[in-house]
Amino acid sequence: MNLADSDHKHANYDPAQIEAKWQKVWEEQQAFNAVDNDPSRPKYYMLEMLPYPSGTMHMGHMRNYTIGDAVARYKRTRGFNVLHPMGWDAFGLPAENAAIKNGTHPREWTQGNIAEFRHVMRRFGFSYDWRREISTCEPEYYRWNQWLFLRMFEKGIAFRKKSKVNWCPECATVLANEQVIDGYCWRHETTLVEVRELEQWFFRITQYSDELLADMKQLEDGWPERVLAMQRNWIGKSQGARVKFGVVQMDGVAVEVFTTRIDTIYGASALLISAGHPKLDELLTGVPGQGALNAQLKTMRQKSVRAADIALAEKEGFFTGRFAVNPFSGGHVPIWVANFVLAEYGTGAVMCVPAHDERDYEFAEKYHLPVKIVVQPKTGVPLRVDRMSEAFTEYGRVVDSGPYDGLTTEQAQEKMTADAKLKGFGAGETTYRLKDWGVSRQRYWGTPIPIVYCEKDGIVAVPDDQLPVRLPENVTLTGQGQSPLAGSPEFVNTTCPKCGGPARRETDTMDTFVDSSWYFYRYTDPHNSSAPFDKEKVRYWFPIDQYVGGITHAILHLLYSRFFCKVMRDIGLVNHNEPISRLFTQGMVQKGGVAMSKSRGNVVGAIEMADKYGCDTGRLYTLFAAPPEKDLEWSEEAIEGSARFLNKMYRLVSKHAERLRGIQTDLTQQTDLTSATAKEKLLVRKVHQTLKRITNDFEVRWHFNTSVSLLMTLANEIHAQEPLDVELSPMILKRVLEALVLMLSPMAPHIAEELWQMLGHQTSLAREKWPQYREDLAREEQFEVIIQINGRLRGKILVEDDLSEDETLNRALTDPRIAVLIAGKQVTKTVVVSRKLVNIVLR
RNA sequence: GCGGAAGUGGCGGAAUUGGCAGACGCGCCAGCCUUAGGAGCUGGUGGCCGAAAGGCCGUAGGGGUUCGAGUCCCUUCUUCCGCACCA
Repeated sequence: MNLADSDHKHANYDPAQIEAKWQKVWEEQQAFNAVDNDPSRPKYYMLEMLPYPSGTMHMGHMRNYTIGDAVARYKRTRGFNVLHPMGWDAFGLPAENAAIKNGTHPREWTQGNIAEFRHVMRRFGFSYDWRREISTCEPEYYRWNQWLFLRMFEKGIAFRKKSKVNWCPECATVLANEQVIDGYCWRHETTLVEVRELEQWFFRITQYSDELLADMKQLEDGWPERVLAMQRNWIGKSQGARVKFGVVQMDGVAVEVFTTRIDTIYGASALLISAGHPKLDELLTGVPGQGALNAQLKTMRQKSVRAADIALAEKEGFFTGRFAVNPFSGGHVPIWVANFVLAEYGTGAVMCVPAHDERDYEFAEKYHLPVKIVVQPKTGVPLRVDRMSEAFTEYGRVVDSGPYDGLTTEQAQEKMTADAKLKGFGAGETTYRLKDWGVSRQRYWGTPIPIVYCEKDGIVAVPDDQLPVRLPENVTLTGQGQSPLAGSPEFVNTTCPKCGGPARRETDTMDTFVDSSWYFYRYTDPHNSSAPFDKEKVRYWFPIDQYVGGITHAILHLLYSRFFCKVMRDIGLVNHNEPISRLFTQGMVQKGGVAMSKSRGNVVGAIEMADKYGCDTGRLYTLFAAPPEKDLEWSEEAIEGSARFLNKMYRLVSKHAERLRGIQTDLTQQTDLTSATAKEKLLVRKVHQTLKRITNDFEVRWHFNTSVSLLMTLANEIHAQEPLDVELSPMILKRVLEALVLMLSPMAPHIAEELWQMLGHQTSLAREKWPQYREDLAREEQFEVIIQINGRLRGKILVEDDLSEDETLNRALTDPRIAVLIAGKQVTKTVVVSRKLVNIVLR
């Protein structure tokens, strides 16, 4: 054993011991409790997306919480009353699947997973207010799902209708859209999902389409552009018009088309309808060759429904034998069935204008339909049919369009839409891609829909005082047949709240996205048993100041949450329009270039990592390895660097802590450095320069990778000034080390607490203030000015802070090295940037 | 096709306002210490030329603006993500 050096008397950095110690202290002190309605401090609501507890937690999960925790801790040091809660998205199909496979009850399975997740989060020391923990599968929570459902039912937002759903014949149940992968079942990769018609519950999100779109303006500063773009795309607003085309020799029959380019209607050379159009059979009746046409139709309908296939499929169609009447020109155009016309969008029929639509152009080329130009570009060479090689889809000036000739596209659209309405064959219309949200699920592990069906009274809401409608515990789960709840007579059979007669309960449960659409409100008042939350508490804490989560939820969860907020506002529960001010989407953690996942077998377990290196090292590495928005490649080699740094921190502080322990310091007090040594000035300066930049990283840039590197640099600089007991007063050294520890604390909180205590502090760092930045202490006394000749680096000089530009130039020109280089040449220009650079331009 | 993001050493990445490209870390090389090292310390590490001093080249490619460009403008290419025959 040779440990006779000076470090021997200090124990080595032992993360396991330190981390357990401080987690216990924080818990005893309830250090991270958020205070409702604290008038003395500004509030800050820091939220990370709640996890679905399943399987083991790996480092891919932890990144989200590490980022959120660093910011939450930082904000506390800045004097904010921080609400930083955590909970569990605990309903969902995997629990049911596990139950079918292993015979465990979904509740048991879920609670086991929650216990595991909670354990890992505590092991990482995240600064949550655990008093506010919620779990969406508990009746205390889902009761309010039901309550909200009833309010929406009363307002007509929740409604029932027959609709097409995804049905997997293998599972014998309905699937959510996200469980359909390219037309196949996610559990049975070779089973095509069928479309069936079923009575289902829906939320009328389309009622808010325009508002959801318009309010994105408010989010432009705080949300990533790509998330907004994805939502905009998803809502898919499109302004146009419906126009009725009559059918020749079929009095009273008309086919309606939807178009955004009514101004091109004089260029229509056909009317195209989808193979699924409801009027198609009627149209085909009685035309010559009907049998052959029906056969073609059948073939077309049987073609794959996979979205990817449809997009790539060649355009195909056939003539129906019928003609339509263009209501503007009176001209007759053939009616074709075309495979690229979508039945579900618009009216399921379009006009074919080859000259001004790419798809129509392609179709017309293949089937030799006429091309007629009716819009000319406003400037440049006029179009000619015989020189056209592609459609002209831009706006321009209308030609060959009867009374509308000469109008601009915009004018023609307005006038033609108005005329169509006047003459009764059309009207302006706005369509959306967004559809109403189907929330019924034929599953067990979800919130029961609080509705009763009575022979006499029909659809009856369960009264509020009978909530929650509890999930029965004894249910057989087979994964087959209809909703599992239907197999539970004691659940199904009930009495009608209105007439008292026999009635049946709704046996579908709610989509689990309902649970997560408003959970963040519940955190403000998690134990309220008379309302989903207290309005005043929500008024105090909302909106969420910062939300952090994965990009995978860019549309569904975040759009539904925005929708719920607006519904809740209209119900009178909240008084804001948008629930989330700022959104941050962190990148994924990868191993071997792909996202960590159990199925890939490339996970780094969070507990294993913490046991090996300590959670502080894991947190630090997670922040250091990449800026938070980028994907992060987990490297077992690179993490050693973060471990080494924390070891270095521990050695650096523990080496000097003993003699500094009794020294009094105050980081905010005035400092007079006029008589300080060069070493002291240098260290204080470095601290304040670092402080400025790290503060900016937290406040503005959100690039914690550079924060970590700045701390490493500062630690290196302090170490480089060894011996630290020479020409350095203990008080200044202590303050330097304290600042270093404080700046480390949001990122590696356990070791920071330990070092803080080592330096003689009795109280936890969790309540400590961020150091006060001082410009005067950060200021350099001398500056290195670079000298360029023709923009190329040729020398450097040291100058004092207050040196004038003229004098700086003079020094540069007389620098011996520079003087040689410019001797005999003509200086045509000089550029001086004070304290930075001199550029001498020679001819 | 539309929309979004990005392209910098062997690797992760830095350069915040147009001003020393490659901070910090990994890896690698050399040395010290050590019975030993998955410990620690010191130094080096973009490419080319050179003994060195130093020089030249270099931020996906090309062009431009500027005293000066990774950064601004134009253009081409590549990669990733989302949407996708939405009329």
